[in-house]
Amino acid sequence: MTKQRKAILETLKSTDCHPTADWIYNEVKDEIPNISLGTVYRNLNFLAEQGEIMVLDYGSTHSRYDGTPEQHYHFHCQECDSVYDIHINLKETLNQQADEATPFTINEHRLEFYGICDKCQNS
Amino acid sequence: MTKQRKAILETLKSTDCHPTADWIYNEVKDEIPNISLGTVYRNLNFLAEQGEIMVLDYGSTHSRYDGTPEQHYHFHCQECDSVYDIHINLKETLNQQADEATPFTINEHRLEFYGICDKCQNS
DNA sequence: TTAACTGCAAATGGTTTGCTCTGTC
DNA sequence: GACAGAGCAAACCATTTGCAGTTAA
Repeated sequence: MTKQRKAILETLKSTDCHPTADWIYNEVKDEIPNISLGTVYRNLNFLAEQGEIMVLDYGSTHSRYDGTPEQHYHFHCQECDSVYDIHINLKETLNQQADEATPFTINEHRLEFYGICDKCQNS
Repeated sequence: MTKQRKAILETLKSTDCHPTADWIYNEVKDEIPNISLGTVYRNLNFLAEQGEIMVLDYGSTHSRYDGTPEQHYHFHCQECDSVYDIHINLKETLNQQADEATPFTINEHRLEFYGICDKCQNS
């Protein structure tokens, strides 16, 4: 656990804005000015493999990262591009329904919601 | 509707393998040898905007395309990388649950399942 | 010590785009 | 004749990678 990896993880854990690698890079640069973007990517990938963070790479050119590895879903505002957490428990239900409808063994699923957030609706 | 666009759409509609742009390009090249990859991409994007096809760009470097625009989900085999359709109707249920759990207006969602397909289990 | 990791910069590669040419109405 | 669309090749750009130097254990 180098200071770079630690700073990246802490930066990600201390925000709820589901940032891109570039955003994290700029944040961490305040603390470690000569850190490189390659290091940020390498560590994000490492941490994701370890299950400490989540990668949100659904249908966009930029991946976003989430420091909360526990099961939850995401909502993307189609107006302001913000990403919010959604805590509803569907894991078993969904996997079971897919299991029953197919001859496959379902291990997991990925689910994202899209719409307009409350802030954008009121403006 | 040029012959290129027609060939691309027909190629996509006549397969259930959820191909990549490159696969479609190679298929269509049999019929129109000097078609370019740029044309394939331009037409796939156009057709997706028109709602005639679906783009599957979930967490992978390659996008895949689906010629069936009707609502359905997908299963990705983690072993052989195949993609299969899953027909279960969850649309209203899921959107409603997310609606109730948040202050947001839910318009749509994207859901993908992962696991091992029947062929890979038996080999 | 040494295996893992960093910084830097160049490479990667799927996708997009600019430009010119062509086919269609 | 105008205009949407094609072909070609170059550009894009987020991400990855090779390498030489550095650091944590």
